[in-house]
Amino acid sequence: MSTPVRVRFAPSPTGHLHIGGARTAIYNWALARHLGGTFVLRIDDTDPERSTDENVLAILRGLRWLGLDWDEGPEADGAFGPYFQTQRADTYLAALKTMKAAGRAYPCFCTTEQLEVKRDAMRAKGGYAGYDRTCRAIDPATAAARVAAGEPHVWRLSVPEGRTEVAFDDAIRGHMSFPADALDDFVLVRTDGTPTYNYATVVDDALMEISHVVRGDDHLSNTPRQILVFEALGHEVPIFAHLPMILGADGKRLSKRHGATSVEAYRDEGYLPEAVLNYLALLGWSLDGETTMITRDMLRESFSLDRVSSNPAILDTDKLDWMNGVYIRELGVDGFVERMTPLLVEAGLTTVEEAAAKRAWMLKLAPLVSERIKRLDEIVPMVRFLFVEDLEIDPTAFAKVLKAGNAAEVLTAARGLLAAIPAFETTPIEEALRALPEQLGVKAKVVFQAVRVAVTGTTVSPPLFESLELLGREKSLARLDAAAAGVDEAAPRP
RNA sequence: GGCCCGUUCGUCUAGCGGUUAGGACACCGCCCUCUCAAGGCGGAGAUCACGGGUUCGAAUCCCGUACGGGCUACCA
Repeated sequence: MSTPVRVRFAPSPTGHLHIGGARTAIYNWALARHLGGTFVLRIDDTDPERSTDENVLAILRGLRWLGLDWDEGPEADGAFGPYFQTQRADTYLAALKTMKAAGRAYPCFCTTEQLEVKRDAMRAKGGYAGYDRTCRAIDPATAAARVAAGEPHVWRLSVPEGRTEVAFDDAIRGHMSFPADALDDFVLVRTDGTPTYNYATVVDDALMEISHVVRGDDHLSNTPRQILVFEALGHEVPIFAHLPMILGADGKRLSKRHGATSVEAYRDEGYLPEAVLNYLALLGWSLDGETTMITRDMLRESFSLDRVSSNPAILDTDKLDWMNGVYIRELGVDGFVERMTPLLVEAGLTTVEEAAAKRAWMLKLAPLVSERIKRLDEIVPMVRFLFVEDLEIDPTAFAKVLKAGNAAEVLTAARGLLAAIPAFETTPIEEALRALPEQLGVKAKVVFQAVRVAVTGTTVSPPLFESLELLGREKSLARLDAAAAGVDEAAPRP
């Protein structure tokens, strides 16, 4: 194949970059990079009602967050621009001239109401096979005169007479064939002169010399229509590849009901871009059926359309969570501190300056946390006890651990030992507390859980001895005192 | 209604005529262990949607049926 590889991702800015779109973008990007081609980003904003500039920006942000770079498009230039469909009105008009000259477009004067009546009638009778082509029968000279006179009209594609089928080979699903009589003389240009999606997208794909059209399954049925336009334009038909849909946990089309659907929502919930990219890449594509961890570079090296699955996939957040945890652990202490700091600042637990000053301390904290979370938004609740002045003890934990047995005695004894050790560090702390159970004749667990609740406020926390060191002697002792006192108050012993 | 697509453990998938149907997540058990995780080891889980063919042999090829989905707009 000698034609250069050019692929495009063409989102409609009617919303943010959602999961399905992101995967389409990833596959397009990966294909372009793998084949040494060009990745074009085009904004299909032909729907002025729902398209917004903010959405365009959000889409660009989302793509960049995933680490996908485009060679042509908004904020990237390119020789085939502009890359916003709303800026290409003259292009579509010019292409319409080509269509007319080829005898493949004609004006239609039917009103929306008339069309509805026809449709209803045909459906009632049985099969509906598209527009009945009334206006196609109008003598061209007459039609031209009516157009010149300013009569409202749309321009329709003229499906070639005698054509029996439109066929193509989909790179994912194989040979596709559609009977031509099921194809409509669909609208190319609306009454107001704006192009429809199926028309604009073909004009652009043709003019931008797109070699591979990789897009969602929902466009599969539109493809034969679009091929007819490519032909009418006298342009070579690109290779098509239709991706299966991504569904929600209930097997239904992904929507807001299924929780986060925009890529940026995942970012805000504490997912790492590497994890989202990895997960999405493998949702519908596989390297070998064994590999579960895959990087952007690996994708670039090995992506191919023939290993894209053809059946729809359900988004499984459990697996995404697991994968995110793996990437969090791969961050390393420095990387994790970098991720953690802004979240702590945002939560008001510290300041940028303070965090920088306590860098050694932060580096000690990092592995204790990174090992036990799946999402970054779990950090703040887990480490809050280290930052606050007044600790609130979880009532359930209090009732279960501190109210039971001789907690006050345990806490007081622990306090005494911890006050006496020379250096308030993990190892001596552990040595001191490990001696306690035997001294008091209780199980180790009783001691550790009592101290844990007193110091962290909950029964579940990062490792105890490390936590004590990080908290510091002063605060630790104060909390043990406070808890011991609280126990006496709440549960006076006979 | 018409046209088109899809159907392998709960989920994502491997498989492309001969396999004990493999892997991952989730689940269960054991080990490790100060809680929770992480990690290690092991287990359970798929009559390959169903029914017919073709073949010595079918998850793999063909045809039907069912179920799910898409398109059928002057939405994209």
